Amino acid sequence: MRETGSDTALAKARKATDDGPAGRRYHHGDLSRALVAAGRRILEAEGPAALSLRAVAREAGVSPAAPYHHFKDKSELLDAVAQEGWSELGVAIAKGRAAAGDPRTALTEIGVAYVTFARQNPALYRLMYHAACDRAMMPEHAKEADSGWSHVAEALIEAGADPNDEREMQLAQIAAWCNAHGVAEMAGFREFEPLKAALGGEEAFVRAVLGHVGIFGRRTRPRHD
Amino acid sequence: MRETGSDTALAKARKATDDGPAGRRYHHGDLSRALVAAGRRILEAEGPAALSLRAVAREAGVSPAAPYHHFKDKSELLDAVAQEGWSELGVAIAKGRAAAGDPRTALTEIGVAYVTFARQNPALYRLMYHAACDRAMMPEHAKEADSGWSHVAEALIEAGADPNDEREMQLAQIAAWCNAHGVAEMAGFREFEPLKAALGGEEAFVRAVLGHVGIFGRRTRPRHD
DNA sequence: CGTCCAATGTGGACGGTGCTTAGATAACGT
DNA sequence: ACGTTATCTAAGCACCGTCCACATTGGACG
Repeated sequence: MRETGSDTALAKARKATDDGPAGRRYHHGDLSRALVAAGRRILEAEGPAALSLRAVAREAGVSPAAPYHHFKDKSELLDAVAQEGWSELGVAIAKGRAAAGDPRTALTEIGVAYVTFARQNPALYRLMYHAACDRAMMPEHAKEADSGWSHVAEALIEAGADPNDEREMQLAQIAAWCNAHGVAEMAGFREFEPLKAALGGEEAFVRAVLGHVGIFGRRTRPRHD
Repeated sequence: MRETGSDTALAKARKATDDGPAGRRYHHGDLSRALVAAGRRILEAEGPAALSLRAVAREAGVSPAAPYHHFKDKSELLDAVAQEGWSELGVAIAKGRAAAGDPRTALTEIGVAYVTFARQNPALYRLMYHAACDRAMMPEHAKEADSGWSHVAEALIEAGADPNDEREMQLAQIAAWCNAHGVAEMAGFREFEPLKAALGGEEAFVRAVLGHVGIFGRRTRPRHD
């Protein structure tokens, strides 16, 4: 159940695509994916308030009870949408890090990539964070290798942090993440518009705010007392 | 309407208090306040999911439609609860700042007070922040004198920031706020439990994370290039 | 190839929700 | 004392999340 990547599911999906748009069959073929996609479309287009299970089912062209064969809960569907978001955030962070030639600026670029993603997908980001906070845990995806979290660790080491000092490493990671999250959620406040304009746009603003924090900016190595 | 502090309202409230608990009268006397208080009780006791308008009305011993004579919307009621929270946060920050003898540590203490409040009232803090983000604005209370926001500014100046450099002042304020917010929302993650324990409790953990950020900690003056 | 089964989808129902409208009640000013 | 106005109730609408019994289907297996 919900092995959305299995061969049979793919075969079904292919069949479904072969039908004309009016060719509604009883079985959808790949409802799981379709529901997640529909949820995300609604989230972006109509906001989180409109993101009801029934609306998602409607958008997928299916009865309101159908989703319960693929997700135990509404929240489980939302979790799936959130996971997609975290996965994309990881990609964005990796790109940001790769784009920084100098390892010293890698952390800054990671922070900018993080905030940029959040600002470009505000509703999705909120959902992502909401899901993580509700279970008081980092999102599953953040723990995997090649996730945003591990990119931060690697960038810290490349920038000169001592990989053996586990405590400092963790603190630096957490501090960086906390700060990026804070900026991501507050960068949209209208009160900051004049400052953004004065600095030459939102990205410059984000860089300036992040740069005010020791971990980002050019003074990268954590201070040991 | 909704001049909850007026003399007449107080008089009504007094009368209402005179009745025995069973003395339900047609007019409540001070419904606005009672609704906000009920909302907060429900929020703390049963979580945000249980915070429905009808539940609030029930808790206040009134019909489901009654709140609409005092608040245009459910969200307006929630805003009132949130404002109460912001006001208390301001007090907590003022206390934290006052508790710091040395002006150099004032900013740290403000940050700790902020995060402590958020961690002690997690549901309320979420609601507060949600309300602010929804309108993409700082909460009303944050703009008043003696608010948390102005305390940060004053503490920055006392710690040596140049009050004439408006841009740097703003950036430092924003950076401090973003970071405190980030820590406030992520300090509860279970993944950090071992680190918290190793550092000797949550407050020590919060201080350590905040201390990893240039603005907090001992190196308080913003660097000018 | 036929048959059965498990997976998947439907329709309908239940209680709960935000919100509106019409009408009852009480407090206040004149 | 009386009418005005603020406040509260009752009833109802549309929508929501969720569950149930039942219909339909595709695939496994004989």
